[in-house]
Order: sequence, then structure tokens, then C-alpha cells
Amino acid sequence: MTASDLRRTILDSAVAHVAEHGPDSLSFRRLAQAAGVSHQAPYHHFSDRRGIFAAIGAEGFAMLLDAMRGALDADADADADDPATALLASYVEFALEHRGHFRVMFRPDLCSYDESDPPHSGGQAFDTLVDFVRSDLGPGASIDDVRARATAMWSLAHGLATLLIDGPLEHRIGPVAERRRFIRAVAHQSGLTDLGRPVTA
Amino acid sequence: MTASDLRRTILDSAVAHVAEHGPDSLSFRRLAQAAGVSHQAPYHHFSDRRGIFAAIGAEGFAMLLDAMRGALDADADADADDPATALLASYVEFALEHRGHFRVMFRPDLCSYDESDPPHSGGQAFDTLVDFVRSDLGPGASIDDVRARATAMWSLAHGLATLLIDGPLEHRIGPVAERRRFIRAVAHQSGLTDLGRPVTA
DNA sequence: CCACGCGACTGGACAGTGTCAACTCGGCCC
DNA sequence: GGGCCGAGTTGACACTGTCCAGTCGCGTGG
Repeated sequence: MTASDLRRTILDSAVAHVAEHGPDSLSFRRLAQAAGVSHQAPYHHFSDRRGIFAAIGAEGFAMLLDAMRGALDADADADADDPATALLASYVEFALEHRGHFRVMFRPDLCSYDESDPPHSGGQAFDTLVDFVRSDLGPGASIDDVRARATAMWSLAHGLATLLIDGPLEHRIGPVAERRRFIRAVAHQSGLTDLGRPVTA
Repeated sequence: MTASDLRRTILDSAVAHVAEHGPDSLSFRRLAQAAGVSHQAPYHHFSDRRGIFAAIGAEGFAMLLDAMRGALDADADADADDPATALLASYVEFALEHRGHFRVMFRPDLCSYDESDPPHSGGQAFDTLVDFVRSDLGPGASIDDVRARATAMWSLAHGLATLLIDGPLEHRIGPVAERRRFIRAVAHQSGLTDLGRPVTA
């Protein structure tokens, strides 16, 4: 086991636990025990118990940013969604596939990311969305409309993701194919996926 | 102190703590100490630590149901929102005003409500939303459209609420008046507040 | 009147947890 | 070789949730 391999091992183990049981029951000591080291070894890689969650959150935001950019870049595909639908779906599907990360990312009591740290991937992800909305609405749109519409898109995706993961919706939608269709139906019903309606207040 | 007054005291204290510091740092023993009783007294009113969260969650869903029904009933007012906007806003404003409850309600690891218990207020709240969407879309709408649109409304409200409470949005919107306007601007940007766009797939 | 049960509550104990502190050990650079 | 530093160890401490056995007051049936 090379140096800082333990860090990766513990991180993966923590993510798996969070995905299955949630963050609260995660035990620092049990992680160490599972990795076969003493109960203090993780402290050389994470300052705190919260340090683990901070690492998971940062990793998760980086992955989310990748997923969103990938969704926007893949629009050349033949049977692709329109960009807005692709963006929304990428968010929700990322959350479903990486719920171990997602459950931590928006829990500031666990992983507090300070906004003063500009290159944070979470901010970049939101900027990606804002840029898309701005170019989608065209130059005539006011900054308030852009901001409100970007927030609406983020809210829709975020709400659907959390309701599917932790809420009472999950067991109502079946396998992956059905799930993909349901996500797109919800996005379509939201009125945020195309520009068929006026946007100025 | 009359009987089961301790229960109310502990519940209020717990809600206040959750609203300020989140659920995880809530200490059963500290609640008892703050109430001036022994560390075992709460066990006579709550089976578990999770029992407290279950009580908070159930209370919260009942309050949410009240708020949503109130929003739909108040449409006779002069300067009122349209019903869909009122419904969305009532959800978000409930979450902001009662974040101590809201933070617990959608955490099944803390407060698991089994769907087999039909009179649960959470199910009734969702049913209220579905009924509204059905009557809003009219009899021609398919059940899939109704389900998808209701989910979209719930997702938008839920996502905006959680992003405002726990996410990076809160400090960007100012006092209550501004906040009210922002919530409505976000709702308006979606196509969920009026019927100006086609709904069939 | 009195024993009885029972609900509300107390105190002690136990395992498990996060974290501080001191210590050991191997490799690396000057 | 001497010193340093990262990685890991053991030990201790306060705190937590929870199990268990009690104590106290009060209403009720004999």
C-alpha cells in the first residue's frame, strides 16, 4: 500500500457507507477498522470527521461539473435531448448514480465550502448553468430574468434529485429506462426546457 | 408542570436546535439537561432519539399540509397570486419559516414514515397538489401528464426551499420582501404557474 | 384503610464515538 | 551520523445513546 493509498481507501469506504446508510451513522473509527489500521490513522489524512465529508463534497462537485459540461457538449448527438433537458437530466442522473457524494454536497453542516474560495466546483457548476441560460434567452433578457430562470432550473433538478433519493418518490418509478423517461417528462412539464413562452415579467 | 408538558418542552427545544445547528449535533442528554430533568426522562415520551425526529417530522408535515390548503383557499383575495404561484410560494415560505421542522421532514434516516400509514400528512399534501394539477389541466390531461406536472411543481418548490435553507443561495437574497419577490420570479420563470403553454407531450 | 399497579422520573452502568496527547518507526536530506 | 518529518500506534478523556434497576406519587379496587 503506497502512501496516501489509505486516504483513497477510507474515502471510498465512506462514500459507500453514505450511499447506503446516510452520513450520520458514519463512524470514523469503523472506517479505520475496516481499512485495517488503528483508530487514529485517518487523522493523518483528514483533519476532522468533517474533513472526510469536505473531501467527499469537493469531489462530488467536481464530478457534477464534469457531468453538466458533458451534457452540454454532447448535443451534437443524433437522438439527443435539447440542451436544457440534457442539463437537467444530467444533474438528476448524477445524483442518482452518486448518491454517496450527493447526500453530502448540500449539507453545509457536514461539508462547509466557503464562497471565498473561488475555484470551487460548485460555483463553477452554477456559473455554467447561468451562462447557458443567458445564451439561451438571448441578449435581450434582463439579469434578473437570467438569475431567476437559472435558479428555477437548478431548483427543479435539485428538488427532483433529492425527492428521488431521500423522498417518497423513489419506489414509484421503476428501472433505469423508466426512470430516464420520467425525469424527462417532469422536465418537459416544467416549461424550462424550451423557449415557447415569454420570459419577461 | 402538567403531564406531558415535558414532551412539548423537549420538542420545542429540539426544533429550535435543529433550526440553528442542524439535526446531527442534537443531543438527547443535552435536551434533558436544558429542560432540567435527568438524562433518561425523555425516554418516557420518545422511544428513541429517532422518536424525537419522527415527532418533529409528523408535526412538520401536518403544518405543511395546513399551509398548502390555506394557500389554495385564500385565492379570493384581491391582490392574490394565481393558485399555482400561491401553492409554490406557500411551500417555500413554510420551509424558510419552519426550517427546524423542514430539515427533518425529508430525512428518512431520521424520521422514517411508512407509506403503509395512509393518513400521513405528507401523502395528503402530495395528494392536494395532484388534485390541484388535475383540476388545473382539465379532464383531457393524461394521468402521466398530471403525475409529471405535480412532480415538477413539488420538485421546483422543494429544490428552491432546500437550496435557500442549506445551499449557497440564501445570503444572496435579502430581507423578506425581496425574498418574496425572488420566489415568485423563480416560479414565474417556470411554465408551472399558468397555462400559457401546451402540456401534452 | 391499604396494598397494588402504573406512569413519570432518577441514578448507575456500559459500549461506542470523536478527539487530544505522547510515542515509535522508517526514510530522506543536509 | 544527526535531525526532521510523515505515517501510524497506543492510551486516555469527555460525551453520547441506551439498557437496567430502582424511587416517588397517585388513583383505584378489595
